[in-house]
Amino acid sequence: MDTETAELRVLEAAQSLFNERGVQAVGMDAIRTASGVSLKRLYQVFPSKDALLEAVLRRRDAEVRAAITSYAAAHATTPYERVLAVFDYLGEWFAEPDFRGCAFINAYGEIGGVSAAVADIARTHKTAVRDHFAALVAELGAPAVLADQLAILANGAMATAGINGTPEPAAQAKAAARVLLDAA
Amino acid sequence: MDTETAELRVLEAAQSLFNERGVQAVGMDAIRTASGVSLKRLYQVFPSKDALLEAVLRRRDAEVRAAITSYAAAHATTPYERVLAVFDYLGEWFAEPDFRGCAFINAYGEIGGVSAAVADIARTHKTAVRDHFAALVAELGAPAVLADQLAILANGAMATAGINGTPEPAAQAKAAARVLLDAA
DNA sequence: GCCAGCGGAGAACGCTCGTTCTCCTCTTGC
DNA sequence: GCAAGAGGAGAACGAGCGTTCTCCGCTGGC
Repeated sequence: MDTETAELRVLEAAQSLFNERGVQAVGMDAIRTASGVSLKRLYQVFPSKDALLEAVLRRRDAEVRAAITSYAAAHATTPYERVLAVFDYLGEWFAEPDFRGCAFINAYGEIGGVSAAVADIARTHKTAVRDHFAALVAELGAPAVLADQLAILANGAMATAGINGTPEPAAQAKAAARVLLDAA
Repeated sequence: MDTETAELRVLEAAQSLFNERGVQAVGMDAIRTASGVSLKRLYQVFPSKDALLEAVLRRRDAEVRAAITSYAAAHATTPYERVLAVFDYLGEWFAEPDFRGCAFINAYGEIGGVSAAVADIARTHKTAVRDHFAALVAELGAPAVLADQLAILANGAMATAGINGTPEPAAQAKAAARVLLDAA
């Protein structure tokens, strides 16, 4: 196995385990077992568990940004539709069987108080999502605060869907977003 | 020190430390030091750290429910105003210097995947907040889904304010709530 | 065929944590 | 004044974790 696939397998295994059980409840041994990558290799690629967590979060950040953009490109044309498409994307995500909330909200809650790096990555990600909305809101000529409100709806849908274990908040938030869009 | 005040001091110390650093990063020794209650007493009152965490969350649940109700009673009279008062309460909370997000969202992210009890308490709390909105929405004769949407706004404001470290999401969510109320 | 070096399995190490135990002090009832 | 018991301080214990090390087998160049 070359270094590249080892890194990928570790990132995927860690992401899955962190999502399922949280960060601190997952030992490096569990990541080694799930990834099939030896501890030696693992520490060659990621010098510490903290570094691995940061890499997982940065990768997830890029993944979510790309997914939002490409989902909108595939399902919507106007800025109005592209805003709503974000909530459709959330709905598909929430329905996945292993969905357990947003990785950044969860990581911030668990580690953000103790690791400035994790808090920064979470803030950066949430700012990026807000900015995605902001670009669409600007295209619509609506006031900028609408972008913040759409981001709040999205974050609220993630938190609510995670805790309640149902995908419905996506549709409810989408309906609310439509009301806000129509009022602006 | 009698048992009652020992219990109270432990609960307050644990709540503060859990909020600041997360649950798993706080040792029982830190709680003992912060509370001034000996480990022996501590384990007499709470048989395990898990039990202590559950007690902290249940107490916080009651505290938040009472605060929402009494804040609304003090600052609002109509159901419409009482809905918006929840977001004013959030704004005051977010501005507190040690605010670091919602205890239930954070605890769910950290422990919810591994402890059904914690996940249950978080779900119960969020359901209670939704039901608070639902009662007001029913008084207004608005469709029930509005209560879910208001709860999503509140949860989103908490998550966003925690991660970004600013209280503004409360006002932004309040403005969004007003739009939803007026549209219903 | 042989050896140098790379990689894997997993033991080892040092630390922290949850929980319990020990020992000492102080109070209290007589 | 004294025995008895409760309570506090902190050591002790066992488990688990992040990280490193050891040892062994395999591979590839000559």
